Amino acid sequence: MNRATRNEEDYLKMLLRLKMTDETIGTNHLAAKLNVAPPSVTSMLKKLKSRGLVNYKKYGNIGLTPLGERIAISLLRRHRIWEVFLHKTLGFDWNEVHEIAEQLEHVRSEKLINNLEEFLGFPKTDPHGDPIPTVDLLMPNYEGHPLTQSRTGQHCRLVSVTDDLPEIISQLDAMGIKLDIELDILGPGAPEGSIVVRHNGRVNMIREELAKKLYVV
Amino acid sequence: MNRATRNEEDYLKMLLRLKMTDETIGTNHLAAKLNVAPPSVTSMLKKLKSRGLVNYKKYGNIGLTPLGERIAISLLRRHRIWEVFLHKTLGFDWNEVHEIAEQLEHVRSEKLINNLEEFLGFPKTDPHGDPIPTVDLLMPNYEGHPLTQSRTGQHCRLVSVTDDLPEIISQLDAMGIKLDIELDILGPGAPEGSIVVRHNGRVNMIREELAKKLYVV
DNA sequence: AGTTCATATTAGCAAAACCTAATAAAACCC
DNA sequence: GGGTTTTATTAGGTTTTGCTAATATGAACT
Repeated sequence: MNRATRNEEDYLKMLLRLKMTDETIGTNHLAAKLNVAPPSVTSMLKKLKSRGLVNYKKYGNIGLTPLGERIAISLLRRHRIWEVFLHKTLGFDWNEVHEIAEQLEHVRSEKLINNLEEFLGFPKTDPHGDPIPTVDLLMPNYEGHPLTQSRTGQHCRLVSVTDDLPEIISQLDAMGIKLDIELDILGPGAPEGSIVVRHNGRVNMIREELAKKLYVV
Repeated sequence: MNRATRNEEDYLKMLLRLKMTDETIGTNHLAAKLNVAPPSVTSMLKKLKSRGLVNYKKYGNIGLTPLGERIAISLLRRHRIWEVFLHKTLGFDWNEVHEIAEQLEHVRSEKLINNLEEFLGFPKTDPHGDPIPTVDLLMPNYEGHPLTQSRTGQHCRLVSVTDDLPEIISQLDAMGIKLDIELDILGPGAPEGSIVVRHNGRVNMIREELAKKLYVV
């Protein structure tokens, strides 16, 4: 029972991400997300199945086995701890941390990540407010609820952004939206599903796709 | 002119290491050091030559081009800065740092390594006393000279160990030898080339191979 | 100089990931 | 419910890096 390959790890992590955000998990979608052609996904899924890391049947549903999920959560843990390090200790901006953490998360050493976590003072969330899985690999719940579930007139505070891709984060930066800001929900907006919010006097329209990723309390 | 692959990088770094320690640079030797079969080395050398990173001719000498050397020095820089981080910041022992740094050194981000260097206070040497190449990739000289060049009766201080493989470091630990200890050179020892030294009242015999790697002043 | 020995290279093959083009299955739709 | 479209899979290659077994080269020794 060898350790998973770097690439295998990437597939597992993506499966977990899609599962958590309730996105469709299809071969093509997975391929697009991983910047890979669909047949590559099919063959990797076969391999992962033979290793007992995913549940999969031809033309059927795709899901992580408990073991596969453990590996994926472990990656998420490493990813987020490194992000905290990059942001807090080395002064990287919250939209720069993702790409580097993608590389750092594959470094194999339990002791490394645990010592780093301790050095950072056991942070609870990464720079985007996403919770850090504990050393026993329990997946913590997100605080709050997505912006899409808020009602007009409510006043809330942004606690996390469930995605750390630079293009997503840049959109938020462009609107002046950061963690912990206070928002007034003015109501639904023009393209179906959008939400109009006000913060610090500025009014912005947030597309549904993005709003789903903003968790508020 | 693409960036070098992780594997290409490993070959380049090993070539630099062998060159610096004046070890023979032959296909077989290189293969042994890299835990790889000799034919793999031959084909990699061809590839590196075609990329302009090594000078190489069939059955001939092997050497780095200036470009290849720059890449190798850059790796050495990253490796040693990470070693300082692991040792000083995360509390790893000096014989644990090498393996993890081998992985961390391949992470691609100029800013990462420069910010890390700054965070560490621009250290001059790694935990084994080896000098850290500067940001403009000049290879600094070692302080002092190898123990093999000391004469009987001299009193000196260990300033660096030009190798960080755990098996080498463990040998030193077993003899109670650390950086900055003071040594009395008692004279040549039993197997031709060995050197007998005393430190803190303990007397140890150091094989020639190891003595070449200990730099003293 | 010729033979032997160590060292290096070619030949041919394998495993991981990936690709494009062609096919099969499932989903949708009127 | 049969035809069309979307989605997924097979077929057949490619690249990178490695391997073993067989061969060629250079060095070393009498």
